[in-house]
Amino acid sequence: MVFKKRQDHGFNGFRLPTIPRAPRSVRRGLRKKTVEDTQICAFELLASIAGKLLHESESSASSNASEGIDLLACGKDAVKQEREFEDKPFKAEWLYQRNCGDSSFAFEMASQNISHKSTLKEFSHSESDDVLERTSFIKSFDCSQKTGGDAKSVICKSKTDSENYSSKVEGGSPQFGESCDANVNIEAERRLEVVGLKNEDANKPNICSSKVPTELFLESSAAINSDSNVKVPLRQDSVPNACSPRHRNDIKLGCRDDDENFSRCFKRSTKLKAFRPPTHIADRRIRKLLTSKYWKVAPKLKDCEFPRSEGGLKPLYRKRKTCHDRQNRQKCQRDILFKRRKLFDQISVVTSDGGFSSESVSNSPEKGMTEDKNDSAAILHGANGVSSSVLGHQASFHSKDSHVKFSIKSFRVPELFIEVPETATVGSLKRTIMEAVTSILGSGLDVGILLQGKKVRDDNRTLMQTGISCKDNLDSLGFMLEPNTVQTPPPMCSSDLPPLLSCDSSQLLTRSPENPVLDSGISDALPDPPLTNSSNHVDSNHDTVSSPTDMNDKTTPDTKAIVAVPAMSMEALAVVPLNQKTRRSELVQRRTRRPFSVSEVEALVHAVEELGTGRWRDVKLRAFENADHRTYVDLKDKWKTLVHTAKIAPQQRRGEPVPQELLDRVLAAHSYWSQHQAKPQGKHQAGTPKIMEAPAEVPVE
DNA sequence: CTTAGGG
DNA sequence: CCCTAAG
Repeated sequence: MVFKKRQDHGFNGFRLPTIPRAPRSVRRGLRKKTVEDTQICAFELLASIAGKLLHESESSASSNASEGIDLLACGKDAVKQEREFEDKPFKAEWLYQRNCGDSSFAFEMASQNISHKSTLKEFSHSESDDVLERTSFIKSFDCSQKTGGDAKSVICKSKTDSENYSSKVEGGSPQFGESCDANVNIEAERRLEVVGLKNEDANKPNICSSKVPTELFLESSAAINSDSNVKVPLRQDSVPNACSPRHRNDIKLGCRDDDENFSRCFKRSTKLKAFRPPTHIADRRIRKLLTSKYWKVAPKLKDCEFPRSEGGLKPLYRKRKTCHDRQNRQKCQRDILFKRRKLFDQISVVTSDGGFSSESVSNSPEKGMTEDKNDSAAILHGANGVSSSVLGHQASFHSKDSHVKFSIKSFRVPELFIEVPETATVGSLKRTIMEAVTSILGSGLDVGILLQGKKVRDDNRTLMQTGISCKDNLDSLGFMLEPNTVQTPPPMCSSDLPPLLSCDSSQLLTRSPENPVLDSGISDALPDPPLTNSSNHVDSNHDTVSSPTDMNDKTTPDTKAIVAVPAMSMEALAVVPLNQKTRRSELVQRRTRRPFSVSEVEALVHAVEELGTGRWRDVKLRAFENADHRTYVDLKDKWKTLVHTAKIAPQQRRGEPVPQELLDRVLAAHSYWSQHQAKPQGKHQAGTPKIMEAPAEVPVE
């Protein structure tokens, strides 16, 4: 072997490096800080300016309904809020979010017994934007059969109402785990007509306290249901004098003005970044919360911004358009689905994909166990055709020796987060839920098995080996439905797939995803004209994704005010977890761990030796082309750990030991490439030897 | 989509 | 492994 020494590089065997460049981290780090500071300053500046303007026009603000003034008023509250909570970063976070226009609620505040009455009030004020929105949290869609086939959707809570919400949740956090069966809170369906708001002057006394009696809500719903005029104004309480219905509208309009930077800050669709809280820490927290792995449901703000018509959403579908080959197709599909899920989140219906609460799988000894295929799918088409499906079935597992009998009474469909405008109809709510459910099922489900709380991952072990046997207490056994990552090829049934819920797990596993049914996260924001299809889930796919924007064009100012409130308030959802304690299971199934085998490491090392550490994609293509589950990020990560592993003492290493030889190569390559941050160069120099320290090294091109 | 890094 | 900011 030719051993050509390259003094200039200090490392032998690698191609000539070139164009070194500063580590990205460096490049990145340099400006990060400044940007942040700048933003914060900007915000503070805005705040102070706003404050001043405010004072100047304060007096007239309450009486003058001109847009300008109102606009100020609008901003004022926000500013004030910020100040009031300046010393309470944490709470401020929520305020910020609130200001962002989401429908997050102030339960944080409420739950903490905040004395700032006035603040709360103001808070509510700004909240007017959300008046028309309701967020419902469907803890579980209990499809249990024991309900007699009458599927029950459970809406545990309407979250928009701060106090209401907080109080209930607070007291009953545990109830989240329970099937909130009869607890159907239709608040989500409250139909708050603009008209109702407008009439508020008439019937509305001074209910300007910051508290919203529950009764009021109920009453409202009743009124609505009766289809009579909605006289009782909801939320008026939260509207200070200066905010008569009319004013409110004005305010909204004003705030919606895109040209007005100031108001812009308080627009719902504004990026969170625009609301950098006073402290970095706070900011950090927000992001943390929003991106908490436990709350995947929280949308990536980045993606949320301006959910303009379909446009804004499309990109997600476009993802992975360039799938390399067949092998990647699967992945593509998977990714798309994943994205869809995210999209879903952003739209309004969210499925907490993670571990679906396992269902009370009781192994009933008494229940006869029919031999396998007995699984019968009980498909329930509510009288109206939708609702939900019951998925009940019995399955029997066989072990060599004896049989273990299972009787799965029901599976529980994953948690759902549903958010619909208050103007949505019951029918649309149904559809929305239906879509959520079908999409979950459609995107593939897998069955998970839990034994004593732990997930049984090894599919190859026998029940006995796993510890599932007749004699054992099967109570500790649980089943759950979880997202199936292994997607089947392309979606085809572009038609709509019936809300079919097959119980046959095998079907669930292979069922191909349906079409972009997820498109319709937000059902009609406007009272759907043709209430006809309200119970027909089939056309749900065509429901308009009423984008806030296109609504503006064709609706009256009033409606506008309502519609303008984008249903994008997932941040609110991010809040829920706080109450739910450490809700263990991540909502999004983490990829199963796949330790790299020695051979994989070898391949990786080899590839890196040749390509360097900055071309993970190439590495992937070259060495892991066929390894669907290894993404370039994985490879990069692996390399990272390899380098680390190589540096630490052998005793500290864990997992499958990697041959020292490989580790040596890792270090060698690492040091080499770190010195020559270079990108590869086209043709290698003729005689460039390839390697040396390592004994055998057969370039496998 | 890729990279580079932090978590 | 995940998540993201950057590019």
